[in-house]
Amino acid sequence: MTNIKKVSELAGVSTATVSRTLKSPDLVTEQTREKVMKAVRAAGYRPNWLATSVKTGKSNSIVVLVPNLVNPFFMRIIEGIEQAAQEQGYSVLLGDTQGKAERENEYAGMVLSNRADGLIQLDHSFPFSESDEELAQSIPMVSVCERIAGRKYPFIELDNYAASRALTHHLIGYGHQRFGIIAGQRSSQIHRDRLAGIKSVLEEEGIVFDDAMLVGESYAIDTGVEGARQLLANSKPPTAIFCFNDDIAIGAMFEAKRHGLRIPQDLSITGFDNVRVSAYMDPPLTTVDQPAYEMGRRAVEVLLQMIRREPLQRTREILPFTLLERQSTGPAKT
Amino acid sequence: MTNIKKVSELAGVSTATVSRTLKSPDLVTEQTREKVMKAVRAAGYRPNWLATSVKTGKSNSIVVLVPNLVNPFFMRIIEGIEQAAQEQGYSVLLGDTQGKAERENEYAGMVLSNRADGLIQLDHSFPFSESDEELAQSIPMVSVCERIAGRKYPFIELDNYAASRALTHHLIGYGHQRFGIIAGQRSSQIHRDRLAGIKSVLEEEGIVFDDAMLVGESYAIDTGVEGARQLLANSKPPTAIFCFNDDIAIGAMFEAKRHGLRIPQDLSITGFDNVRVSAYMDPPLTTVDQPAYEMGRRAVEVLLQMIRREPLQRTREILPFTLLERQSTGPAKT
DNA sequence: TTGAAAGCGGTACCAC
DNA sequence: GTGGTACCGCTTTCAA
Repeated sequence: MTNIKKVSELAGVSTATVSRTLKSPDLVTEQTREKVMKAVRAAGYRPNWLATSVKTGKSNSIVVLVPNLVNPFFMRIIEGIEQAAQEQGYSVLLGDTQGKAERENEYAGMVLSNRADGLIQLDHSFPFSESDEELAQSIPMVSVCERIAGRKYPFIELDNYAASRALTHHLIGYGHQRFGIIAGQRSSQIHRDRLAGIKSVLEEEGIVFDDAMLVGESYAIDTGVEGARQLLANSKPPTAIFCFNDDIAIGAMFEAKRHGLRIPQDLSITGFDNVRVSAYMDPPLTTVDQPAYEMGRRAVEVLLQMIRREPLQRTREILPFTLLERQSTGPAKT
Repeated sequence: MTNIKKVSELAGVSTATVSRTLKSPDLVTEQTREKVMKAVRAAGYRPNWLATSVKTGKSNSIVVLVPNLVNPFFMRIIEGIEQAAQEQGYSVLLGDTQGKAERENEYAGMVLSNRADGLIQLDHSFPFSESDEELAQSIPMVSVCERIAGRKYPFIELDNYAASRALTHHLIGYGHQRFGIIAGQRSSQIHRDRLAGIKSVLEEEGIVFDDAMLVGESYAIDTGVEGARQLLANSKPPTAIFCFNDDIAIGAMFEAKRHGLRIPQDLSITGFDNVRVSAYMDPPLTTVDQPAYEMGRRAVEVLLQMIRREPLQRTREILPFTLLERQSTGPAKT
């Protein structure tokens, strides 16, 4: 391991000067700089990042807590996070929690032990263990997509309520009256917002929603398959199904076709998120586009402000959605 | 920031004892241990991970270089990596390179500056910059799926050659004679192996492959769309198309349908990777399953052996594939 | 402008 | 078993 001392000897200067040359070259004469840089190159010297970090007390890393890596929507967010972090000189520690509190605790603990400077949570839970509760108070943390239940951390999310209303209006415009919903995680704010959005429109239109038509509780393709099976087994099956993400919709579409239903002639299906493949489904999926990449970037901006103790303009950002009307929705069968 | 000194004072012992209690509790009397632990809890003490790392010279982190986060196949590998790393007390630094040498250099440099102990490369390029070439010699690095061109780092990959042969036999068994190929990255070993596998069987069967029927050069849905368009524009279009990953196949299937072709009656299409959605396509995609998760786990095992300077049993692992015959392939149209 | 030296927060060796 | 302390590699006063 070639260290600063070796370089300083090689250059015939003090370690302080080497450090300066590398950090603030303008504090050093042209000649010394050249001398030092030559030695640096000759020795193949790279400053030990760990040592720098202990000294400065900053790790320049952030932890991202994600419940599930395989969800392409999350990946898009993480892509945004990674990009923005990289631009700011931060690196990203990946924390795949599988939704388990234990793993959340462990990853969240990294911020407590100076391994990371802040935390981005993609799930809705408070990731610290009870025993860390107090310490966590002052930790920079933001959540994206979701909100951390009952806490006042900043969050960046979509206007799920409005988006759901738009989807509902879209379907009602096609004459639908009987709806089914296949939900993901039920305990989150997202779930409540989306459900409320749908119900609010139905109510305004005088349509009653049968709670038996709400099924599903995970954001997986299988949930879509199983959910569709349940909904279609009903004596009065829905003519339109809201799926709370695109994966669920893909599963639902698959199952509906297996039942011999044509989409959208016999059944309309909507997704949520606009993952890449959704446009290439047969038929292409009507869905809500979330600016996932941007959300990730924005989360980093907010987090870094917290880390730098700069004041936040606002602590909650509700981003606009885009309704993508594709071919998985159409006129209700009469 | 509460540090070891504060705890030692609180417990009325030396910092050495606090350190011992936390690291190797059995070197300390029951009473001291309790005293110390009480102080630790009272102070809400977490050892500074950075300090520990400078001292020990080990960061317990590994960097994963991935060309593209949105590819679900890569994510599955990373999931395996993350899991295995976590179990071994390592954390994962995510390096989304976008295939850019510059970003690869930067992330690879993390190992040189003690920010990480090793490197897993999912792409086929040598990630270090020329100037780091020498230093890189002794760096623990493995590649998964791909091989680092012209280097002798250990790698874990699928038997791409055999898998392609199996796919080809499968299609020939259906009576196909005219084939198209939509490739991903052309410069990689994967590409060469898959192409060679296909060609070897064709040759054995006395079928000539027209090189004009090889199109595409990126692993994206759009490549599939565009590739299919090109192939189908041919005066003698293929009756079967090999796609070098599932995303390409999804695009190709989409485009083929747009041309009014039925799959598999008019055109057979095969994918590669077996990403989750591929089973839910219409029709479900015939593809090659890669044990992505396992490959990720295995990569970590090998990497940690290198980091610990344990001897490697073997430096190359070729994993077995599984051919999944689904409904996107069928008898050739006569 | 440069160097000496005191830390940053731990760990581990050496005495006792 | 426990404490004193040198030291990991770097940064940053403070003086010169």
